[in-house]
Amino acid sequence: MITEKLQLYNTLSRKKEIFEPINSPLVGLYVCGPTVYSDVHLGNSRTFISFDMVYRYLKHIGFKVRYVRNITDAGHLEGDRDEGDDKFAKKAKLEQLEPMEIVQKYTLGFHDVMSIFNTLPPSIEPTATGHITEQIEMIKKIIENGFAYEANGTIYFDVEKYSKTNNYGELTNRKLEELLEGTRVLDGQDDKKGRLDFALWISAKPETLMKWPSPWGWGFPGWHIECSAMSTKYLGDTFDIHGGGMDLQATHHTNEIAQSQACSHVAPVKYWMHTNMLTVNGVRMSKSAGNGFLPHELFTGDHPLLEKGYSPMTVRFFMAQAHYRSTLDFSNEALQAAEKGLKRLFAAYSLLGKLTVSETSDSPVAQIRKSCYDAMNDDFNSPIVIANLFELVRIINSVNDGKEKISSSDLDLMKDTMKVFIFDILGFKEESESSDNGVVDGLMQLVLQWRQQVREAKDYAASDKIRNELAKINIVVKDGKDGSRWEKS
RNA sequence: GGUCUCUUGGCCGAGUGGCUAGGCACCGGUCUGCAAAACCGACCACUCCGGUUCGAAUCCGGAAGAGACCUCCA
Repeated sequence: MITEKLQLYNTLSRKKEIFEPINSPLVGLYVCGPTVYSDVHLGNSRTFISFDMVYRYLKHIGFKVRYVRNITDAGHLEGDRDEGDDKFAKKAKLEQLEPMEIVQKYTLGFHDVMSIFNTLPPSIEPTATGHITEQIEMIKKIIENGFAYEANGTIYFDVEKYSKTNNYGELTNRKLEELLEGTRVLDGQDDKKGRLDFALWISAKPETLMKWPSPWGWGFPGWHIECSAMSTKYLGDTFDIHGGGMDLQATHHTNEIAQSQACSHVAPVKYWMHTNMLTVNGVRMSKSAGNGFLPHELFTGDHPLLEKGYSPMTVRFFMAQAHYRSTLDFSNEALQAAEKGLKRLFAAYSLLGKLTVSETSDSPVAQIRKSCYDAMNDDFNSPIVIANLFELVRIINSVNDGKEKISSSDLDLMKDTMKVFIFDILGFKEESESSDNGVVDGLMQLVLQWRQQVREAKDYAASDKIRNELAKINIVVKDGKDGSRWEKS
Protein backbone atom coordinates (compact mmCIF):
# COMPACT_ATOMS: atom_id res chain seq x y z
CA MET A 1 0.00 0.00 0.00
CA ILE A 2 1.24 3.45 -0.86
CA THR A 3 1.31 5.49 2.31
CA GLU A 4 2.29 8.94 1.11
CA LYS A 5 1.38 11.40 -1.60
CA LEU A 6 4.57 12.43 -3.30
CA GLN A 7 5.30 15.46 -5.41
CA LEU A 8 8.36 15.68 -7.58
CA TYR A 9 9.82 18.29 -9.88
CA ASN A 10 9.54 17.24 -13.49
CA THR A 11 12.11 18.85 -15.75
CA LEU A 12 9.78 18.28 -18.66
CA SER A 13 7.05 20.54 -17.29
CA ARG A 14 9.40 22.64 -15.17
CA LYS A 15 7.18 22.30 -12.14
CA LYS A 16 6.35 20.01 -9.29
CA GLU A 17 3.84 17.32 -10.15
CA ILE A 18 2.02 14.72 -8.12
CA PHE A 19 3.75 11.42 -8.69
CA GLU A 20 1.40 8.93 -10.29
CA PRO A 21 3.22 5.90 -11.66
CA ILE A 22 2.03 4.32 -14.87
CA ASN A 23 1.41 0.97 -13.20
CA SER A 24 1.26 1.68 -9.49
CA PRO A 25 2.61 0.25 -7.24
CA LEU A 26 5.28 -0.65 -9.78
CA VAL A 27 7.80 2.09 -10.51
CA GLY A 28 10.42 2.09 -13.23
CA LEU A 29 13.44 4.21 -12.38
CA TYR A 30 16.36 4.67 -14.76
CA VAL A 31 19.48 6.64 -13.90
CA CYS A 32 22.37 7.28 -16.27
CA GLY A 33 25.35 5.57 -14.72
CA PRO A 34 29.03 6.35 -15.02
CA THR A 35 31.26 6.08 -18.04
CA VAL A 36 33.90 3.78 -16.66
CA TYR A 37 37.07 5.06 -18.26
CA SER A 38 38.33 6.85 -15.14
CA ASP A 39 37.66 7.15 -11.41
CA VAL A 40 34.33 8.60 -10.38
CA HIS A 41 34.80 11.90 -8.62
CA LEU A 42 32.71 13.39 -5.90
CA GLY A 43 30.42 15.26 -8.27
CA ASN A 44 29.48 12.02 -10.00
CA SER A 45 28.89 10.45 -6.63
CA ARG A 46 26.46 13.16 -5.63
CA THR A 47 24.02 12.19 -8.37
CA PHE A 48 24.05 8.54 -7.40
CA ILE A 49 23.71 9.35 -3.73
CA SER A 50 20.75 11.61 -4.50
CA PHE A 51 18.99 8.93 -6.48
CA ASP A 52 19.79 6.40 -3.80
CA MET A 53 17.67 8.54 -1.50
CA VAL A 54 14.91 8.69 -4.12
CA TYR A 55 15.02 4.91 -4.53
CA ARG A 56 14.99 4.36 -0.78
CA TYR A 57 12.07 6.70 -0.22
CA LEU A 58 9.95 5.29 -3.03
CA LYS A 59 10.43 1.83 -1.57
CA HIS A 60 9.78 3.07 1.94
CA ILE A 61 6.38 4.48 1.07
CA GLY A 62 5.31 1.25 -0.55
CA PHE A 63 6.27 1.32 -4.20
CA LYS A 64 7.80 -1.68 -5.85
CA VAL A 65 10.70 -0.12 -7.68
CA ARG A 66 12.80 -1.51 -10.48
CA TYR A 67 15.91 0.64 -10.41
CA VAL A 68 18.07 0.40 -13.52
CA ARG A 69 21.43 2.14 -13.60
CA ASN A 70 23.67 1.43 -16.53
CA ILE A 71 27.40 1.17 -16.95
CA THR A 72 28.63 2.96 -20.05
CA ASP A 73 31.53 0.80 -21.17
CA ALA A 74 31.73 1.55 -24.86
CA GLY A 75 31.08 4.16 -27.44
CA HIS A 76 31.46 7.35 -25.47
CA LEU A 77 33.38 9.61 -27.83
CA GLU A 78 35.33 12.66 -26.79
CA GLY A 79 33.46 14.69 -29.36
CA ASP A 80 30.93 14.07 -32.04
CA ARG A 81 33.54 13.67 -34.70
CA ASP A 82 34.58 10.25 -35.96
CA GLU A 83 38.02 9.89 -34.54
CA GLY A 84 37.94 6.14 -34.51
CA ASP A 85 38.33 5.46 -30.83
CA ASP A 86 36.15 6.05 -27.85
CA LYS A 87 37.22 7.02 -24.36
CA PHE A 88 38.00 3.45 -23.36
CA ALA A 89 40.30 2.76 -26.22
CA LYS A 90 42.11 6.05 -25.62
CA LYS A 91 42.54 5.33 -21.96
CA ALA A 92 43.59 1.78 -22.76
CA LYS A 93 46.40 3.02 -24.96
CA LEU A 94 47.42 5.45 -22.24
CA GLU A 95 47.48 2.82 -19.52
CA GLN A 96 48.68 0.04 -21.87
CA LEU A 97 45.73 -2.16 -21.12
CA GLU A 98 42.95 -3.81 -23.03
CA PRO A 99 39.86 -1.58 -23.23
CA MET A 100 37.95 -4.19 -21.26
CA GLU A 101 40.62 -4.08 -18.56
CA ILE A 102 39.93 -0.38 -18.28
CA VAL A 103 36.23 -1.09 -18.01
CA GLN A 104 36.75 -3.73 -15.36
CA LYS A 105 39.13 -1.61 -13.34
CA TYR A 106 36.90 1.42 -13.14
CA THR A 107 33.68 -0.54 -12.77
CA LEU A 108 35.09 -2.19 -9.66
CA GLY A 109 36.27 1.18 -8.42
CA PHE A 110 32.83 2.63 -8.96
CA HIS A 111 31.17 -0.19 -7.06
CA ASP A 112 33.60 0.31 -4.20
CA VAL A 113 32.76 3.98 -3.96
CA MET A 114 29.03 3.32 -4.12
CA SER A 115 29.34 0.77 -1.36
CA ILE A 116 31.47 3.08 0.80
CA PHE A 117 28.76 5.73 0.50
CA ASN A 118 26.21 3.12 1.57
CA THR A 119 24.11 3.32 -1.59
CA LEU A 120 21.88 0.37 -2.39
CA PRO A 121 22.75 -1.54 -5.55
CA PRO A 122 20.32 -1.02 -8.41
CA SER A 123 17.94 -3.82 -9.39
CA ILE A 124 19.63 -4.12 -12.77
CA GLU A 125 22.98 -2.71 -13.85
CA PRO A 126 23.20 -3.30 -17.58
CA THR A 127 26.29 -2.58 -19.63
CA ALA A 128 26.37 -1.02 -23.06
CA THR A 129 28.58 -3.75 -24.46
CA GLY A 130 26.09 -6.34 -23.28
CA HIS A 131 23.31 -4.72 -25.29
CA ILE A 132 24.78 -4.15 -28.72
CA THR A 133 22.05 -6.25 -30.32
CA GLU A 134 19.29 -4.22 -28.75
CA GLN A 135 20.95 -1.01 -29.87
CA ILE A 136 21.30 -2.22 -33.44
CA GLU A 137 17.65 -3.25 -33.47
CA MET A 138 16.61 0.14 -32.23
CA ILE A 139 18.71 1.92 -34.84
CA LYS A 140 17.21 -0.27 -37.56
CA LYS A 141 13.77 0.76 -36.47
CA ILE A 142 14.67 4.43 -36.40
CA ILE A 143 16.02 4.13 -39.94
CA GLU A 144 12.84 2.31 -41.03
CA ASN A 145 10.79 5.10 -39.57
CA GLY A 146 12.81 7.56 -41.62
CA PHE A 147 14.56 9.48 -38.86
CA ALA A 148 18.12 8.33 -39.47
CA TYR A 149 20.43 7.94 -42.43
CA GLU A 150 23.69 6.25 -43.26
CA ALA A 151 26.88 7.94 -44.41
CA ASN A 152 29.99 5.81 -44.91
CA GLY A 153 28.96 3.20 -42.39
CA THR A 154 27.96 5.74 -39.75
CA ILE A 155 24.30 6.27 -38.86
CA TYR A 156 23.13 9.75 -37.98
CA PHE A 157 19.90 10.85 -36.40
CA ASP A 158 18.11 13.43 -38.54
CA VAL A 159 17.21 16.12 -36.03
CA GLU A 160 15.67 18.56 -38.45
CA LYS A 161 13.37 15.95 -39.91
CA TYR A 162 12.42 14.81 -36.44
CA SER A 163 11.66 18.40 -35.49
CA LYS A 164 8.99 18.67 -38.15
CA THR A 165 6.72 16.40 -36.17
CA ASN A 166 8.24 16.59 -32.71
CA ASN A 167 9.53 19.16 -30.27
CA TYR A 168 13.23 18.34 -30.17
CA GLY A 169 14.21 20.91 -27.54
CA GLU A 170 11.31 20.31 -25.16
CA LEU A 171 13.44 19.12 -22.25
CA THR A 172 15.44 22.34 -22.16
CA ASN A 173 12.59 24.51 -23.43
CA ARG A 174 14.40 25.60 -26.55
CA LYS A 175 13.37 26.09 -30.11
CA LEU A 176 15.18 24.45 -32.99
CA GLU A 177 16.29 27.81 -34.39
CA GLU A 178 17.90 28.73 -31.09
CA LEU A 179 19.70 25.44 -30.96
CA LEU A 180 20.93 25.84 -34.49
CA GLU A 181 22.29 29.28 -33.71
CA GLY A 182 24.42 27.94 -30.92
CA THR A 183 25.97 25.19 -32.99
CA ARG A 184 29.11 25.46 -35.02
CA VAL A 185 28.87 25.43 -38.77
CA LEU A 186 29.72 22.15 -40.41
CA ASP A 187 33.30 22.31 -41.60
CA GLY A 188 33.16 19.62 -44.24
CA GLN A 189 34.87 17.00 -42.11
CA ASP A 190 31.58 15.45 -41.11
CA ASP A 191 29.33 13.29 -43.18
CA LYS A 192 26.26 14.42 -41.37
CA LYS A 193 23.66 16.56 -43.06
CA GLY A 194 22.46 18.72 -40.23
CA ARG A 195 24.40 20.57 -37.62
CA LEU A 196 22.43 19.05 -34.78
CA ASP A 197 22.50 15.50 -36.12
CA PHE A 198 24.18 13.02 -33.83
CA ALA A 199 25.61 9.56 -34.37
CA LEU A 200 23.64 6.44 -33.48
CA TRP A 201 26.26 4.06 -34.83
CA ILE A 202 29.85 4.92 -35.63
CA SER A 203 31.82 3.19 -38.32
CA ALA A 204 35.04 1.56 -37.12
CA LYS A 205 38.41 2.56 -38.46
CA PRO A 206 41.02 -0.14 -39.03
CA GLU A 207 42.72 0.77 -35.75
CA THR A 208 39.51 0.86 -33.70
CA LEU A 209 39.81 -1.57 -30.80
CA MET A 210 36.23 -2.00 -29.66
CA LYS A 211 33.94 -2.80 -32.55
CA TRP A 212 31.01 -5.01 -33.43
CA PRO A 213 29.46 -6.20 -36.67
CA SER A 214 26.27 -4.51 -37.78
CA PRO A 215 24.14 -4.22 -40.91
CA TRP A 216 26.26 -1.17 -41.73
CA GLY A 217 29.63 -2.81 -41.22
CA TRP A 218 31.93 -2.93 -38.22
CA GLY A 219 31.44 -0.17 -35.75
CA PHE A 220 30.34 0.82 -32.27
CA PRO A 221 27.27 2.47 -30.82
CA GLY A 222 26.79 6.14 -30.09
CA TRP A 223 26.52 7.13 -26.48
CA HIS A 224 22.90 8.23 -26.48
CA ILE A 225 21.42 5.11 -28.04
CA GLU A 226 22.83 2.96 -25.24
CA CYS A 227 20.62 4.43 -22.58
CA SER A 228 17.56 4.39 -24.82
CA ALA A 229 18.04 0.73 -25.67
CA MET A 230 18.73 -0.38 -22.12
CA SER A 231 16.01 1.66 -20.45
CA THR A 232 13.28 0.51 -22.80
CA LYS A 233 14.45 -3.09 -22.67
CA TYR A 234 14.04 -3.31 -18.91
CA LEU A 235 11.39 -0.71 -18.20
CA GLY A 236 9.28 -0.56 -21.35
CA ASP A 237 8.68 1.99 -24.08
CA THR A 238 7.35 4.43 -21.52
CA PHE A 239 8.50 4.33 -17.92
CA ASP A 240 8.12 6.47 -14.83
CA ILE A 241 11.30 8.24 -13.81
CA HIS A 242 14.48 8.96 -15.69
CA GLY A 243 17.23 10.63 -13.72
CA GLY A 244 20.70 11.94 -14.20
CA GLY A 245 22.91 14.94 -13.72
CA MET A 246 21.79 18.28 -15.07
CA ASP A 247 24.71 18.32 -17.44
CA LEU A 248 23.11 15.47 -19.35
CA GLN A 249 19.83 17.27 -19.86
CA ALA A 250 20.58 19.36 -22.93
CA THR A 251 22.25 16.77 -25.10
CA HIS A 252 22.13 13.25 -23.79
CA HIS A 253 18.58 13.22 -22.50
CA THR A 254 17.24 15.38 -25.29
CA ASN A 255 18.62 12.84 -27.74
CA GLU A 256 17.28 9.93 -25.74
CA ILE A 257 13.79 11.34 -26.04
CA ALA A 258 14.23 11.87 -29.77
CA GLN A 259 15.50 8.34 -30.34
CA SER A 260 12.76 6.65 -28.39
CA GLN A 261 10.08 8.81 -29.92
CA ALA A 262 11.44 8.15 -33.40
CA CYS A 263 11.56 4.43 -32.68
CA SER A 264 8.28 3.73 -30.93
CA HIS A 265 6.30 6.97 -31.39
CA VAL A 266 5.73 7.42 -27.69
CA ALA A 267 7.41 9.60 -25.11
CA PRO A 268 9.82 7.35 -23.20
CA VAL A 269 9.60 9.01 -19.81
CA LYS A 270 6.86 10.44 -17.63
CA TYR A 271 9.02 12.25 -15.08
CA TRP A 272 12.51 13.57 -15.74
CA MET A 273 14.58 14.32 -12.66
CA HIS A 274 17.88 16.15 -12.74
CA THR A 275 20.34 16.60 -9.92
CA ASN A 276 22.44 19.72 -9.68
CA MET A 277 26.18 20.02 -9.74
CA LEU A 278 28.73 19.98 -6.97
CA THR A 279 30.89 23.08 -7.16
CA VAL A 280 34.32 24.06 -5.86
CA ASN A 281 34.68 27.76 -5.18
CA GLY A 282 31.49 28.26 -7.13
CA VAL A 283 32.68 26.44 -10.23
CA ARG A 284 31.38 23.11 -11.33
CA MET A 285 33.44 20.09 -10.37
CA SER A 286 34.26 18.22 -13.54
CA LYS A 287 36.81 15.93 -15.04
CA SER A 288 37.75 18.35 -17.77
CA ALA A 289 38.22 21.30 -15.39
CA GLY A 290 40.53 19.17 -13.28
CA ASN A 291 38.92 20.36 -10.06
CA GLY A 292 37.42 17.03 -9.14
CA PHE A 293 37.96 15.35 -5.84
CA LEU A 294 38.28 11.62 -5.82
CA PRO A 295 36.50 9.95 -2.93
CA HIS A 296 39.67 8.43 -1.51
CA GLU A 297 41.39 11.83 -1.53
CA LEU A 298 38.53 13.12 0.52
CA PHE A 299 38.65 10.27 3.01
CA THR A 300 42.39 10.57 3.53
CA GLY A 301 42.59 14.33 3.22
CA ASP A 302 45.36 13.89 0.70
CA HIS A 303 44.56 16.87 -1.51
CA PRO A 304 45.94 20.42 -1.55
CA LEU A 305 42.52 21.93 -0.94
CA LEU A 306 41.71 19.72 2.04
CA GLU A 307 42.74 20.46 5.59
CA LYS A 308 41.96 16.94 6.75
CA GLY A 309 40.14 13.78 5.80
CA TYR A 310 36.38 13.34 6.06
CA SER A 311 34.50 10.11 6.50
CA PRO A 312 32.11 8.83 3.83
CA MET A 313 29.08 9.45 6.03
CA THR A 314 30.22 13.00 6.73
CA VAL A 315 30.23 13.55 2.99
CA ARG A 316 26.87 11.91 2.53
CA PHE A 317 25.44 14.03 5.34
CA PHE A 318 27.00 17.15 3.82
CA MET A 319 25.21 16.34 0.57
CA ALA A 320 21.88 15.58 2.23
CA GLN A 321 21.93 19.00 3.88
CA ALA A 322 21.43 20.57 0.45
CA HIS A 323 18.49 19.94 -1.86
CA TYR A 324 19.31 17.74 -4.82
CA ARG A 325 18.30 20.44 -7.31
CA SER A 326 20.59 23.06 -5.80
CA THR A 327 24.24 23.46 -6.51
CA LEU A 328 26.31 22.56 -3.50
CA ASP A 329 29.59 24.29 -2.79
CA PHE A 330 32.38 22.24 -1.46
CA SER A 331 34.60 23.67 1.28
CA ASN A 332 36.53 22.59 4.35
CA GLU A 333 34.39 24.70 6.59
CA ALA A 334 31.17 23.18 5.29
CA LEU A 335 32.57 19.66 5.59
CA GLN A 336 33.68 20.28 9.15
CA ALA A 337 30.24 21.61 10.00
CA ALA A 338 28.73 18.47 8.55
CA GLU A 339 31.13 16.27 10.49
CA LYS A 340 30.17 17.81 13.81
CA GLY A 341 26.49 17.89 13.00
CA LEU A 342 26.38 14.23 12.05
CA LYS A 343 28.24 13.31 15.20
CA ARG A 344 25.68 15.16 17.28
CA LEU A 345 22.86 13.39 15.47
CA PHE A 346 24.34 9.97 16.15
CA ALA A 347 25.15 10.86 19.74
CA ALA A 348 21.52 11.73 20.35
CA TYR A 349 20.39 8.57 18.59
CA SER A 350 22.48 6.44 20.91
CA LEU A 351 20.93 8.20 23.90
CA LEU A 352 17.46 7.01 22.88
CA GLY A 353 17.79 3.71 24.71
CA LYS A 354 18.79 5.39 27.96
CA LEU A 355 16.00 7.91 28.33
CA THR A 356 13.62 7.80 31.26
CA VAL A 357 9.97 7.82 30.30
CA SER A 358 7.25 9.77 32.04
CA GLU A 359 3.48 9.57 32.23
CA THR A 360 3.11 12.67 30.14
CA SER A 361 4.98 14.09 27.23
CA ASP A 362 5.64 17.67 26.28
CA SER A 363 7.29 16.91 22.99
CA PRO A 364 5.51 17.26 19.65
CA VAL A 365 7.03 14.07 18.28
CA ALA A 366 4.10 13.19 16.04
CA GLN A 367 4.17 16.62 14.40
CA ILE A 368 7.90 16.41 13.80
CA ARG A 369 7.49 13.00 12.24
CA LYS A 370 4.82 14.35 9.96
CA SER A 371 7.05 17.29 9.01
CA CYS A 372 9.71 14.80 7.97
CA TYR A 373 7.30 13.00 5.68
CA ASP A 374 5.91 16.29 4.35
CA ALA A 375 9.44 17.37 3.47
CA MET A 376 10.22 14.16 1.62
CA ASN A 377 6.89 14.30 -0.17
CA ASP A 378 7.76 17.78 -1.35
CA ASP A 379 10.30 16.78 -3.97
CA PHE A 380 12.64 14.98 -1.58
CA ASN A 381 13.52 17.95 0.59
CA SER A 382 16.19 16.28 2.68
CA PRO A 383 17.48 19.53 4.28
CA ILE A 384 14.10 20.03 5.93
CA VAL A 385 14.11 16.44 7.12
CA ILE A 386 17.47 16.99 8.75
CA ALA A 387 16.30 20.23 10.36
CA ASN A 388 13.43 18.27 11.90
CA LEU A 389 15.72 15.51 13.06
CA PHE A 390 17.75 18.10 14.91
CA GLU A 391 14.59 19.23 16.61
CA LEU A 392 14.33 15.65 17.89
CA VAL A 393 17.98 15.84 18.95
CA ARG A 394 17.18 18.89 21.06
CA ILE A 395 14.28 17.08 22.70
CA ILE A 396 16.33 13.95 23.35
CA ASN A 397 19.05 15.95 25.06
CA SER A 398 16.55 17.92 27.10
CA VAL A 399 14.83 14.76 28.28
CA ASN A 400 18.22 13.32 29.10
CA ASP A 401 18.93 16.41 31.21
CA GLY A 402 15.58 16.09 32.93
CA LYS A 403 14.35 19.36 31.48
CA GLU A 404 11.59 17.83 29.36
CA LYS A 405 9.38 14.80 29.69
CA ILE A 406 8.52 12.12 27.20
CA SER A 407 5.93 9.38 27.34
CA SER A 408 6.66 5.81 26.48
CA SER A 409 4.60 5.94 23.30
CA ASP A 410 6.26 9.17 22.16
CA LEU A 411 9.66 7.67 22.83
CA ASP A 412 8.79 4.67 20.67
CA LEU A 413 7.58 6.98 17.94
CA MET A 414 10.76 8.99 18.22
CA LYS A 415 12.94 5.90 18.00
CA ASP A 416 11.14 4.76 14.90
CA THR A 417 11.27 8.20 13.29
CA MET A 418 14.99 8.50 13.87
CA LYS A 419 15.66 5.01 12.60
CA VAL A 420 13.50 5.36 9.51
CA PHE A 421 14.83 8.72 8.38
CA ILE A 422 18.47 8.48 9.38
CA PHE A 423 19.13 4.96 8.20
CA ASP A 424 16.38 3.76 5.87
CA ILE A 425 15.71 6.93 3.91
CA LEU A 426 18.75 9.20 4.12
CA GLY A 427 21.00 6.15 3.99
CA PHE A 428 23.47 7.00 6.73
CA LYS A 429 25.22 4.33 8.74
CA GLU A 430 27.29 4.41 11.88
CA GLU A 431 31.00 4.29 11.29
CA SER A 432 33.29 2.60 13.70
CA GLU A 433 36.88 3.67 14.15
CA SER A 434 38.43 0.35 14.96
CA SER A 435 39.32 -2.12 12.28
CA ASP A 436 41.89 -4.11 14.25
CA ASN A 437 39.59 -6.51 16.09
CA GLY A 438 39.49 -4.29 19.14
CA VAL A 439 43.16 -4.56 20.05
CA VAL A 440 43.67 -0.81 20.10
CA ASP A 441 40.41 -0.34 21.89
CA GLY A 442 41.44 -2.80 24.59
CA LEU A 443 44.82 -1.14 25.03
CA MET A 444 43.20 2.26 25.28
CA GLN A 445 40.82 1.02 27.94
CA LEU A 446 43.83 -0.06 29.99
CA VAL A 447 45.53 3.30 29.55
CA LEU A 448 42.38 5.21 30.46
CA GLN A 449 41.75 3.07 33.53
CA TRP A 450 45.28 3.68 34.70
CA ARG A 451 44.88 7.41 34.14
CA GLN A 452 41.60 7.33 36.03
CA GLN A 453 43.40 5.80 39.02
CA VAL A 454 46.04 8.52 39.17
CA ARG A 455 43.31 11.14 38.78
CA GLU A 456 41.43 9.69 41.70
CA ALA A 457 44.69 9.90 43.64
CA LYS A 458 44.79 13.56 42.54
CA ASP A 459 48.09 13.08 40.83
CA TYR A 460 47.19 15.51 38.09
CA ALA A 461 50.75 15.90 36.90
CA ALA A 462 50.74 12.22 35.94
CA SER A 463 47.26 12.26 34.41
CA ASP A 464 48.09 15.33 32.33
CA LYS A 465 51.29 13.73 31.17
CA ILE A 466 49.37 10.70 29.92
CA ARG A 467 46.94 12.96 28.12
CA ASN A 468 49.73 15.01 26.56
CA GLU A 469 51.69 11.99 25.43
CA LEU A 470 48.59 10.53 23.82
CA ALA A 471 47.93 13.86 22.12
CA LYS A 472 51.34 13.63 20.50
CA ILE A 473 50.24 10.47 18.70
CA ASN A 474 46.95 12.09 17.70
CA ILE A 475 44.75 10.54 20.35
CA VAL A 476 42.43 12.92 22.15
CA VAL A 477 41.15 12.06 25.61
CA LYS A 478 37.81 13.42 26.67
CA ASP A 479 36.74 13.23 30.29
CA GLY A 480 33.02 12.91 30.84
CA LYS A 481 30.82 12.28 33.83
CA ASP A 482 30.78 8.54 33.26
CA GLY A 483 34.47 8.12 32.59
CA SER A 484 36.84 9.02 29.80
CA ARG A 485 36.62 8.44 26.08
CA TRP A 486 39.21 8.72 23.35
CA GLU A 487 39.23 9.36 19.67
CA LYS A 488 41.64 10.02 16.85
CA SER A 489 42.15 13.68 16.07
C1' G B 1 27.38 35.60 -29.01
C1' G B 2 22.57 32.82 -27.87
C1' U B 3 19.48 30.46 -23.97
C1' C B 4 18.73 29.94 -18.90
C1' U B 5 19.61 30.03 -13.66
C1' C B 6 21.26 32.01 -9.29
C1' U B 7 22.66 36.17 -5.52
C1' U B 8 19.96 34.49 2.10
C1' G B 9 23.60 36.21 8.54
C1' G B 10 31.23 34.72 9.60
C1' C B 11 30.62 29.70 6.55
C1' C B 12 27.23 25.85 4.43
C1' G B 13 22.24 25.84 3.33
C1' A B 14 16.20 25.52 3.63
C1' G B 15 12.29 28.72 2.59
C1' U B 16 7.58 31.12 -3.70
C1' G B 17 3.23 37.13 0.51
C1' G B 18 2.33 37.77 6.92
C1' C B 19 3.85 32.94 11.74
C1' U B 20 11.11 35.11 9.76
C1' A B 21 14.42 26.19 9.02
C1' G B 22 18.71 23.63 10.43
C1' G B 23 24.04 22.63 10.96
C1' C B 24 28.89 24.83 12.02
C1' A B 25 31.65 29.09 13.99
C1' C B 26 31.37 33.19 17.54
C1' C B 27 29.28 34.72 22.41
C1' G B 28 26.94 33.50 27.43
C1' G B 29 26.03 29.42 30.80
C1' U B 30 26.08 24.12 32.96
C1' C B 31 29.54 20.29 33.86
C1' U B 32 34.83 19.57 35.01
C1' G B 33 41.16 19.28 39.20
C1' C B 34 42.45 21.85 34.57
C1' A B 35 41.81 21.52 29.36
C1' A B 36 38.92 19.44 25.75
C1' A B 37 34.37 17.31 24.82
C1' A B 38 29.25 17.17 25.73
C1' C B 39 24.75 19.74 26.77
C1' C B 40 21.65 24.27 27.27
C1' G B 41 20.84 29.33 25.84
C1' A B 42 21.47 33.60 22.92
C1' C B 43 22.45 35.22 18.02
C1' C B 44 17.10 37.33 13.66
C1' A B 45 20.08 37.62 7.43
C1' C B 46 17.80 37.85 2.67
C1' U B 47 22.98 42.02 -3.75
C1' C B 48 21.25 47.09 -5.14
C1' C B 49 17.31 50.54 -7.12
C1' G B 50 12.22 51.18 -8.23
C1' G B 51 7.08 49.13 -8.34
C1' U B 52 2.55 46.05 -6.82
C1' U B 53 0.36 45.11 -1.84
C1' C B 54 -2.44 46.59 4.45
C1' G B 55 2.08 43.58 4.35
C1' A B 56 7.72 40.93 0.12
C1' A B 57 13.66 37.34 1.10
C1' U B 58 9.23 35.50 -1.46
C1' C B 59 5.42 38.82 -7.06
C1' C B 60 6.80 42.61 -11.31
C1' G B 61 10.57 45.93 -13.79
C1' G B 62 15.64 47.59 -13.99
C1' A B 63 20.99 47.43 -12.50
C1' A B 64 25.35 44.87 -10.77
C1' G B 65 27.81 40.27 -9.77
C1' A B 66 28.27 34.91 -10.25
C1' G B 67 27.29 30.35 -12.61
C1' A B 68 25.32 26.63 -16.12
C1' C B 69 24.16 24.90 -20.98
C1' C B 70 24.93 25.59 -26.29
C1' U B 71 31.21 21.09 -27.17
C1' C B 72 33.22 15.27 -23.57
C1' C B 73 31.67 15.33 -18.28
C1' A B 74 26.82 13.07 -12.86
